[in-house]
Amino acid sequence: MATERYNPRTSEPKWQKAWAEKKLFEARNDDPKPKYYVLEMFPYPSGKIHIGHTRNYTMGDVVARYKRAKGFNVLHPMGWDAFGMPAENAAMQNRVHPKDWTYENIAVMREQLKMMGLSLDWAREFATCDVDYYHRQQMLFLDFVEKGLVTRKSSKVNWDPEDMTVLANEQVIDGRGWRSGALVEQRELTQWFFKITDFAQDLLDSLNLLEEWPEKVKLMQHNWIGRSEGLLIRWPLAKPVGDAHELEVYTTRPDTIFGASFMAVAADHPLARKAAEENVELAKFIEEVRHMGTSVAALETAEKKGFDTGIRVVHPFDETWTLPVYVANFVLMEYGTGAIFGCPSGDQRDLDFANKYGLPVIPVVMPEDGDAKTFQVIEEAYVDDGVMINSRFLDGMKPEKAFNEVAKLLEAKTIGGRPMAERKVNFRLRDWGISRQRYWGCPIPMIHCEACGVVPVPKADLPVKLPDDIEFDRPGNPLDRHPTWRHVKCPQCGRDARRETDTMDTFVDSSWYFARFTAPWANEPTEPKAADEWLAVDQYIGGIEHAILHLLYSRFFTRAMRETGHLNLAEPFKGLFTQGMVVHETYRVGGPSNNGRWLSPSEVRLEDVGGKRLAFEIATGEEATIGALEKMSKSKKNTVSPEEITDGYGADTARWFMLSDSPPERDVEWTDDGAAGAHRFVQRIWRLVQIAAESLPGVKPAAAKDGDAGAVSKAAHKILKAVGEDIEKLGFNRAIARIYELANALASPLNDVAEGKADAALKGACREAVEILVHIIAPVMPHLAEECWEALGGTEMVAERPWPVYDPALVVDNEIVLPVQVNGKKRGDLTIARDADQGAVEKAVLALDFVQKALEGKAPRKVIIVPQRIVNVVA
RNA sequence: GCGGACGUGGCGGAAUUGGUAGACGCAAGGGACUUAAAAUCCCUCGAUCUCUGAUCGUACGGGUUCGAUUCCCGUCGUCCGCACCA
Repeated sequence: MATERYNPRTSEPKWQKAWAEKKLFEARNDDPKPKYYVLEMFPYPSGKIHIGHTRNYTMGDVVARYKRAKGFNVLHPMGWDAFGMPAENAAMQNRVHPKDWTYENIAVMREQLKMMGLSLDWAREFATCDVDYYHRQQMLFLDFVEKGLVTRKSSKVNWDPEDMTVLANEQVIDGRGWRSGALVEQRELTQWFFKITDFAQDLLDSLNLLEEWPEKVKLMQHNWIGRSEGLLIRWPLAKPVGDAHELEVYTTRPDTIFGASFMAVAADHPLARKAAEENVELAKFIEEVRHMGTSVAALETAEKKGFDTGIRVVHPFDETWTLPVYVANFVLMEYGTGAIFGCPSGDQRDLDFANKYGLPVIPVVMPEDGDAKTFQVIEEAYVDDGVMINSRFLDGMKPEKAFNEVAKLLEAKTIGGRPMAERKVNFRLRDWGISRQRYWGCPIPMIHCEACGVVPVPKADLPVKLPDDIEFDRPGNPLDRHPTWRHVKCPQCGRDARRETDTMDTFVDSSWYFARFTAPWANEPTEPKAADEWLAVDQYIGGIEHAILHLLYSRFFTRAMRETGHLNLAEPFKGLFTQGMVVHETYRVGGPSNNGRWLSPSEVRLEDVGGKRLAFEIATGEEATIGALEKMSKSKKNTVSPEEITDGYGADTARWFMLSDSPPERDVEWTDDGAAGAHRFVQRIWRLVQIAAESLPGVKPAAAKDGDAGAVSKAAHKILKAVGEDIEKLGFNRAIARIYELANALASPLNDVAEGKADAALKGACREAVEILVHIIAPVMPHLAEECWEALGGTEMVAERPWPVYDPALVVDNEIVLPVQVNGKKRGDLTIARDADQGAVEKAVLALDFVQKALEGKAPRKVIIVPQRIVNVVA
């Protein structure tokens, strides 16, 4: 018998070519079948495909192939998130143009993806740096401007004085720029913003509608939007400061108003600035606060500091009670009104501040069983629920009632013609600043004219193209220094004017690409009909690191595109799945300390010495320390490239291994043993199919009901059902376990067939089971499935065949094995007809030897029968 | 600090609504085939014991239940997100 090994190196390219020639994966917008849109987060073309990408795309591909076989019109596109800093860094370091660098990377990575055998619709491919794409993005921008969804305002940003660019908060490490190492300054810059806060409430409320999103992601977005209900209180100033007569404060705890002992304002608060004009020491303090880093580390270590401005406010409920106003370094101008009232007894930070500056501490809430006369707050603030004390007319109320009482009374009072308090909902969410002082991004299509102000580029003049002749010899934005590009005539008055040289944040590019895929050829940003038909994305798959930014921005963009008529829905992603990473052990010689040298897996030999796994450097023989499982990274050299695997075992093995064992939402450890095991299974399937092909030629597949043949058919149909259900739930590891079971179940019957010991029924059942096996491995191992199907004499390709249908009669057994417990412990089994009624089951159970023995002749106290599940006899 | 998730063999992990704990894979050990190796096939594989059987066992301690990996309370541990948010 020929037992030729399956050779992925020749088979895989052959089938990839065959699929492409038949255009099997190109979705048509006019296909009448029900639609299914599956999408994986598109990659940044950094140079090479990472193994983590391939796990992500394989998951999407399994879903795409399965849904296609189930009769859906599947859209499964791919593109490139191609603008961004790394291209400019490469340009500065290697004197290569960002455009060339990016498109070369795309070419390499496209080939890598094709080698994975992904069923992608390459006809719809685009890169966000294609002029075609960013042209439409500029159209969207102008539409957003027209609808009032864009604003230009001044805000505080992290400014790197060496690279001369704005940095995101994440790019500021210990107060220094992550690239330059220069001390980051806080600068006030005028920037373009998308008004995402206009949608804050809707973005929050709609989270509840996203039933197929992980709770974790919804919770993260919920916290990020950060809604709070409070009261805006206007405190009268004891004496006017300039033309200011009041201090506006936002609080969520107006109930504690009688515990107030000071006011604190941000360093940038107008009142602080005003007071600093006549106070040199205060001005110095404000300057110091401004230069304080905004990084997490800086904030954690920063001491709570304040400076008394000398200004005093009057308590809203007591004209004789005045409170000092401090400038404090922990009050943020960006949140609320940039001013707070401090209630030391109810807030730990306020208490620390009060203790430091000798301010009064008045407890206003105590536990319900406390004693108002003796209850004190000294070192620890009381933040729990309870009952009001020392609060005059609020005493005895619950804080919630006191809140409403204070609100009611202050709403009725007036100050400067306005109510003294207003109920206000506040959000933590900030508007989205999209200006970047970069070259490699989408130009913002606006023009600055001295006479007309800021003027949009007329749509007819779009696209505003990036100039190709550009110098990267200096840091900063090269567009700003370009000799001609920025000079333009004002579209309104025709005089000399200046282009906006900032480009858009690259998160803008990825906020609508999923909509563009529905009609990437359209002249408008979308074809609304196509967008509405394809969207929402039925299954979106990507990393958890995008839980907030990308996913929130996309939700905003979809709403903004609805307002501007480009599509008609609010939520872009119906189902969201966040997959885990691919991790690998690390190896290091020279000790685990920082001066050790990292080794890549290919430089290491692993040995089992006395039951202990040890690693040795191949070149030197030196023992290496085996380190923790970590995300694959270049710095730790624990990477495995997709080529290493496809060159050796082939794409199917890599796909199979990455989805087996670990649940998809969890990290998977890449091990050589695991990959070898997956490849063994590839060969095992191939052997099974070869046996079937040789010994069952022309045999008609037929399910059997009884005997050995029936057992084969039942196993095949049960597993067929289970695999389909598992894929629907993205339980790839469970689906794979079921497929192993089917292969195990087929081994012995197929041997009987090969040895000529099988009757017609068993032959038919085996033939059918093998055909089912080939179809259910196809989503994960598509090339192997095609090769197997061809060997079995199939004429069309598996990729164009429907998913097999299981026979419901075969997935239930006529006889079932019921576990029998005595007093909750399993003592044996009862085999009985599936449809036996409760009386018959009870009778049969009580007749069992071990039950009789346990009962010792007495009647059972109770017999619990859970139909089709279990029997428990209580003695 | 606030919020959330999780904790099952040597390892990755299974286990409908509370109903046989450990499916499936990896590793390990033993055997068959072979001159030998690879490949393949078969067997064992949670712990303990008085071993054809029994007891214990899903981080730990309690509770609810005929029955708990699953539900409740507490403790410990790990991971993640947010964080001067007023």
